[in-house]
Amino acid sequence: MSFKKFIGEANEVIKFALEKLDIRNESYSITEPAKEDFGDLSCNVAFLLTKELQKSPYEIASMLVEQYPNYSEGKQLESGSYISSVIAHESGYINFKANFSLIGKEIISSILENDLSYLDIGKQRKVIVEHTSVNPNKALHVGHLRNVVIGDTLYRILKKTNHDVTVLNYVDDSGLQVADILVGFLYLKFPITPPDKNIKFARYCGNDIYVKVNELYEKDQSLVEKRKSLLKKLESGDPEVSSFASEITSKVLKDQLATCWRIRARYDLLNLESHIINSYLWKKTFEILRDEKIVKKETKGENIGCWIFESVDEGTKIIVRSDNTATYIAKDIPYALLKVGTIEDPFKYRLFMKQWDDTDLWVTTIGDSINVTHPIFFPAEYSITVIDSRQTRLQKIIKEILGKFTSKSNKYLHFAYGPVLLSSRTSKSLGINVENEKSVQMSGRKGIYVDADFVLDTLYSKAKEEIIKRNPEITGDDLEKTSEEIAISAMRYSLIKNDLEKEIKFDMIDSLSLDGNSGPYLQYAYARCCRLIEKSSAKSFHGNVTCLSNRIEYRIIKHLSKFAIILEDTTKNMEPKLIAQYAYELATMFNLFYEKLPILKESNAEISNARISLVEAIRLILKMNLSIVGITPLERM
RNA sequence: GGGUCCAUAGUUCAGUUUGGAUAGAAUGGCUGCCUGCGGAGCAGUUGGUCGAGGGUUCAAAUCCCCCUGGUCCCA
Repeated sequence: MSFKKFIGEANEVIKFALEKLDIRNESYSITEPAKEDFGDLSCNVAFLLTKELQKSPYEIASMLVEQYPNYSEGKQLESGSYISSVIAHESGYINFKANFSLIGKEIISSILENDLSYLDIGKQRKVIVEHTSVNPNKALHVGHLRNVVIGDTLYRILKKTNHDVTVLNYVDDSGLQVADILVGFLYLKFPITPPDKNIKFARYCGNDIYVKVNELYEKDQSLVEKRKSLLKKLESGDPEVSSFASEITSKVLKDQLATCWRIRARYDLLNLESHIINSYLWKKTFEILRDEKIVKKETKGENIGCWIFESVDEGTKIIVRSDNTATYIAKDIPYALLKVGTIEDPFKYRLFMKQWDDTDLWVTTIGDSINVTHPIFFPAEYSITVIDSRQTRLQKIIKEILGKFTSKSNKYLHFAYGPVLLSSRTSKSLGINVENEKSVQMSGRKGIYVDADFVLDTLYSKAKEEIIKRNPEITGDDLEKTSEEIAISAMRYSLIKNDLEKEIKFDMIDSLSLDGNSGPYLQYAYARCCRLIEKSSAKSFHGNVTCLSNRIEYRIIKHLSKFAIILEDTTKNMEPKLIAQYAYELATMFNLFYEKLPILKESNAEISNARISLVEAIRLILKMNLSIVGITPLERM
């Protein structure tokens, strides 16, 4: 959109001046200045030439700026220039001011006419995003929620920018953690229905059984043996154990999905790990690994009898244990091969469920199922796996092994994000001993975590209270839905607004804030826009904002004109925080505008109409931003 | 012991990739602004030797070296 053209023109001016003075330099940069007093764009080229020209930055900047009148005369731009002035600043910077009446006219009408051509970044490239992938033996905690929200936000960004996205959720239904739950049901005789009917099955498994079983392992070695034998049966597909396990894991999975759907995540396909084993995908992969000597059998030392992989950088990694069970990483290898298309898709598929957004969720199936038409899931041009940074080493190894099969291993990307820790305050409130105000790692095994639904429920109640306080006419279904949307927005926004690589210290009390730089703040600005539009008599928006001259309005026009650039940065760098920050700034600017300048009450009809057009443009861009980060815009709250 | 990432206001964080003008938000504390387009807002104020030291540079929170403290992964 327009701001890009403005930058382009500034660049031409610099190039023109350099050429005229016969100076060569291509390493300069044009950026936005630190303060708006300096202008709208700044160029540092003068600093870079001080040595060569033996002059001060200011002298050089002045020389270059003197060429500007020649440039603009020679040009005689038909549509006018995006630049209104160029000044050599005493600091040495060359500062450009924008021609807001031209930029404003272009950007506002393009937004109001719903020109979305800037969205086509992906050109329908196929991308796989795998996220969530929580072991089906527990309910989601806030750490898992970060994974879900990051994954779903990446999906939304890619989808919106015209990528062909497939979302996968990997279900490890045959690993150790499932065996743990089976031990609880089969040997410790936990009842199959939770004693407390208000407790979700997933929470019952994770909170009561999983924790208890792990406690008992330390006291009772025979239980450990029982787990081992259950794991073998799970992997070899023992009918009785497998079908019981599948009954348990699918119940847990449905509870987990309910939480994911609650925060508006959605998936295309569930990949069951047991199917990777039973479809012989793993067996085939292993044979290649063995025959190509990518893995070798250890004949001595502590890993005797194990099949191991020697990584160049990461040392030795066991792939198959001496008792022939595959490690967690082993099953990721065929999965990775499948994603980038190095191995043929052996699966059949069946429809698992319709989702909240009315899309289909599929699940792999094997054996005698009938053929149904289903979407093509594999392979993709790029495969993104969302897993926290503690797994970086394992992901590196998988990528390294993948590199032995195909040159496409560079299309296999690990999206590493920082884990969620519990603040000392929150840890203490859970009855955990905390030393030195440190934050605490969550652990499902030890029962140290904050349940995702619990946080959402608490946010929901708080939001409801606030609505009742301010807007008593919202009642019934509306009240419930609105409260839920506010809860979701607070949660989602707080999980993506900062750098994703950094760990989050989750604090229950802080996280309940609905003020300041938060999701509800964005929703509030949106609701205000809606009310203005609703109350205005304007049926259509002429988009002619040339009569606006206030600094606040210029700032908004400038910000709107930058949206395409921000979206491109967000997409190419996969940094959702950029768009979150953009939306926050837009909302802030709008709130200031709303506070300082009359819109509906403006007596000059032309100005009033222009301001309403501006509000409508803000509303549309805010709505776009919100949908990208998974927040529902609310007309009232 | 090997590797990794991190350290900015009382607190939670932007800014570091690509060095640049007076280091920004939010929150907390204090103080103003609703018969007014919705106060989940706006404005003001308080609060920072950018972990320590050295180097490169006209210019360092940002790049390099070293130290301290911590995180995670591996052994």
